[in-house]
Amino acid sequence: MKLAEWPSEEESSEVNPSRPAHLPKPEPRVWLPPAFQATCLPYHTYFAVPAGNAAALRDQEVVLGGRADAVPHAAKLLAQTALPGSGLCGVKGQATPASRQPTEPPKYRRLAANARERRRMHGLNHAFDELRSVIPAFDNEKKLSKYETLQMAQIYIAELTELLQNVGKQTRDSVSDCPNVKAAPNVLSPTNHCSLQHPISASFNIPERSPYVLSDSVGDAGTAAHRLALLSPPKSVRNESKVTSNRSDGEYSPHSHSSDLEEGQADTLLYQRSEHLSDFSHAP
DNA sequence: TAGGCCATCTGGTCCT
DNA sequence: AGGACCAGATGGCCTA
Repeated sequence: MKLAEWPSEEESSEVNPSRPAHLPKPEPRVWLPPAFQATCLPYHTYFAVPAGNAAALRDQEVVLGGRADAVPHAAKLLAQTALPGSGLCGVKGQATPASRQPTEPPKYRRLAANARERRRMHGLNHAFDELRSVIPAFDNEKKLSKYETLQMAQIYIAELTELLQNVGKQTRDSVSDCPNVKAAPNVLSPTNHCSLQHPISASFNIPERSPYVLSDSVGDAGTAAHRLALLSPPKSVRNESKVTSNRSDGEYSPHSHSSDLEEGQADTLLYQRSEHLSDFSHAP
């Protein structure tokens, strides 16, 4: 998600905590961008496919981002009469396709549910991609896994939060240093000490994928890597209070494939990646 | 080759 | 009732 796409102050008034009490309870997700949606095709398009066109349609599935190779045998058989992955029109609030039959065979209902689930997961993956795009990372580095993406985002948010706090603090100090300068939000002038930066605007001005945003230019609280260590409880503590594992699928089982050593290696990997962020944070 | 990661299917549950 | 959400199962791809 691009920060620039966030709603303006006016647009986001629905989630303003100072809003009148008589208004409906704010929904924190109202400002979320529309979920990724695959192209919507008429219902019959998915279920009235001649068997001879199945191969071509599976090719289309690949083009559309699906993984026909990962479809189990049973699904492959069904795919000969249906088009999985292109996305059915079933988004909330969206009209049901006119061609839809009132009484659908259970098999079709299952296929439609599969398509919806697939589309939902595509939307989720799209969101992960957007999240990766705003997390500082090396271009030549291996793509962050979902688990790593979430962990890095957590670190990143913590960094930005602290940065905002420090900038706000500096702004207040600047006001006292420059009595003739009135606060001018949204005016960015990084070279002029007495020109105030709106904390929010200053942060939003950070270019995407900037490797420097973790730089704590106004503080000395330490590197991102150091803070990662602070964010992450000591391993001994994690082991003691472990309820969920570090596995990307969230699996926790006494019979888990991952040994303690392997989990430690995973921790090391994440730590090393965060150190990359720290290295960049000290770049000019 | 084992393990990690992922996409997909599937059935159950929750929600509107 | 139908769709969203969730978790388990399954199988493919990739890498050390």
